[in-house]
Amino acid sequence: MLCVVKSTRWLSDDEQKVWRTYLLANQLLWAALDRQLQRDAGMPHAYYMILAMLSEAPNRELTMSQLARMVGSSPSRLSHAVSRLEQTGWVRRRKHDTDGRTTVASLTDDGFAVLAAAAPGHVDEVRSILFDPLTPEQVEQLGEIVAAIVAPHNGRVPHV
Amino acid sequence: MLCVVKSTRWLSDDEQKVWRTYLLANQLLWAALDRQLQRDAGMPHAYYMILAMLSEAPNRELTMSQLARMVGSSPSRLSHAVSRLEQTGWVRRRKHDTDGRTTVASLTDDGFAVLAAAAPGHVDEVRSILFDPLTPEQVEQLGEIVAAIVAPHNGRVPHV
DNA sequence: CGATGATGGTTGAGCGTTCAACTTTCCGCC
DNA sequence: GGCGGAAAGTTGAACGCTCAACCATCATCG
Repeated sequence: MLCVVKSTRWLSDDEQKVWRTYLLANQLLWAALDRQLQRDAGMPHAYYMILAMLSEAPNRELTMSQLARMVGSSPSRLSHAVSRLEQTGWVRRRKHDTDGRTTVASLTDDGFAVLAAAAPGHVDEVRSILFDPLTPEQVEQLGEIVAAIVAPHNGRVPHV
Repeated sequence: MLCVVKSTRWLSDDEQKVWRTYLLANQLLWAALDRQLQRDAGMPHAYYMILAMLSEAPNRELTMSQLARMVGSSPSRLSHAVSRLEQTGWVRRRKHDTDGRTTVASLTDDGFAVLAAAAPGHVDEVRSILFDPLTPEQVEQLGEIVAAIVAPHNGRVPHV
C-alpha cells in the first residue's frame, strides 16, 4: 500500500541558516528603504513604486489594472493608495475615454517633482545596502537566483 | 577644487534588472508565506516567528526585550503583537520575578499546538518557493550573499 | 538617602493593507 | 434587444505596524 501522507522534509541546518539570514537581510533592507523614503519623500516604498511606474509610462499615465499588475498589488490596495496620492496632489484620476469601467491614473507635475527629488537618495540606499556589499560575481549569482525563484510563477504576479 | 557634491551612481541595466526581479521574488515569497500562514494558522508571519522563538527558548518563555531582538521588531510592535496573542490564548504575560521592569512572555500549550500544526505547511511553503527552484550551489551562493548583506550591520538588528 | 539618567515596557493615534462585499460597465449570445 | 457573466474599480471594517509620548523600575553617584 502506498503511503499518501506527505511527510514534511524539514530544513537542514544549512538551509535553516540560509533562511534565517535571508529573513534578517530582508528586514535590514526594508527597514532602511522605508525609513529613507519616509524621511526624504514622506511615503512608503509601495507608493514610490507607483509614482515610478507612472513616470516611465507613456504620457505618464496608466490604467489602474495595468498599474496594479506592474507594482504587484491588489486592486483594492492600489485604489486606496491612489486615493491617498490624490489627496497629496501627486496623482490624478480620470475616466477612460472609451471604456467606461476603467479609470486611468496620471502623475502630476508635483508628483514627478517629488519622485525626481527622492530618486537619488533611494538609489544610493539600494546600492549601499544591496549592491555595495556584494562582489560583481555575487550580483550576477543573485540575478540568476531571483530569476530562478520567479520563473516557476511565470508571469503570475501575486496580489500582495 | 574638490567636488564635494556626491553625484548619484545610477543603477546599470543589469543592476536594475536584478533589483526589480529581487523585488518581484520577494513579493512572491511574502505573498505565499502570509497567505499560507493566514489560511492554516490564522496569523501573519511575524506572529509565527514570535511563537517559534518562544518554542525554542528554555521553558518556552522569554523577556519582551529578548523576544523583540530575536524577531527583529520594535518594542512597541512586539507589545501590540503579544497583546493580540494573549487574547487568542497562545501567549501569556507575567511579571519578572526579580526585575520589576521586565515582563516575560511564555508560550501556552494552545500556542504550542497551533505552532506545531502550522509548522509543516510553513516549511513546505518555504521549501517549494525558495529552495526547490535553486540548485545546491545556488543555495550556497545565496547563503554567502545574504551573509554579505547582513555583515555590515554587524549585530545591529533594525527595528522594523 | 535622593536626584538623575538609563532600561524595559505600554499606550493611543494615524496610516497602510487585507478581505469581503458591492457597483458599474462591457461583452457574448440566445 | 435583453440577459448572464466577466471585467474594472471602489468601499468599509478589521487588522497590523509606526511613531511619539508616556510610566515604572532599576542603577549610579554625589
